[in-house]
Amino acid sequence: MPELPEVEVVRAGLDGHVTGRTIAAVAVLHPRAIRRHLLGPADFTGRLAGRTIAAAQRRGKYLWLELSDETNPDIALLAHLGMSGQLLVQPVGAPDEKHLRVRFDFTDGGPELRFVDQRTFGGFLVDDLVTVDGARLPSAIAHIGRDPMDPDFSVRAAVAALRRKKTELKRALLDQTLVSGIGNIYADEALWRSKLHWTRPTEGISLAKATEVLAAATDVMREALGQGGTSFDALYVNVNGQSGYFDRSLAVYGQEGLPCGRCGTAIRREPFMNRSSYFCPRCQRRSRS
DNA sequence: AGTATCCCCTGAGCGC
DNA sequence: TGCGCTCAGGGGATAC
Repeated sequence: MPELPEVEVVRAGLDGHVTGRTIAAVAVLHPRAIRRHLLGPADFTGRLAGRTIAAAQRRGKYLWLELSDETNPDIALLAHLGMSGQLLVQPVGAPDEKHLRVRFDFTDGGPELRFVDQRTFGGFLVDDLVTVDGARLPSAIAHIGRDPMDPDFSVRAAVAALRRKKTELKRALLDQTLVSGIGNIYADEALWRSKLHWTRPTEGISLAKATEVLAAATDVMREALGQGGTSFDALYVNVNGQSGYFDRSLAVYGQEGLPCGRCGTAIRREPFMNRSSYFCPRCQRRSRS
């Protein structure tokens, strides 16, 4: 489940269900799920067995479990859900899901953690923790910018970085090095709220407008989190397999042909990077160039 | 160096 | 029924 609110729902679920527990064994059922762990499956499982989960953390759409050990330095099990990844807490012995990729068993014999991923874009790696700009995070995501839910997120810095870009506004919003956590849904929602067209050049955008669109992204993601995230189908669920409800509150995403909630004009869809951009053609005028 | 395109996958839904 | 096409909450690797 892709964007920040959905990943945060999963992180919170993991914190409640696996923090404090010790990993007994890990079974990698599909090698693609750990393709980013370059030392391979034996190293992956070997480094996890016997480790205790100290905390569940998140930055943007990445989440990780901090793993403590009496003798070794702390490491992290870094995860990305890709387009279709789920982390599920399941009773031992529950039937395997069709797309079960990795299983984590615990020494307490309690519910196991399962990674289920239809499209296999998601996956794990075991990584060292490093300090970047005062934050402790896995080295593989040192390039990922702070997200708007981070207490140390700087609106000023994010606005400045956005205005330095020479690209379309939506591309900048999706750039995870700039501000992390925003994906296709919340980018479109933020653009609608701030009445900006997705192709608007970042070059020349005013300080006020840049600030407004980032504030809108923050607001919409916070609201979505309050509803348990956005789910159109069973692919996007929390660790207990339950869906969020924010899809009912979407203003433009997936709303092609339906009336804009502000002006009544039919919402339009345009191709964008092998997917889509949804917007109101009246509220969000294309800037002339 | 910064930006843009191409892929990695599986499955659902649609028109023919 | 089945085929072929489009589409899907992402991002790394490569090409410009």
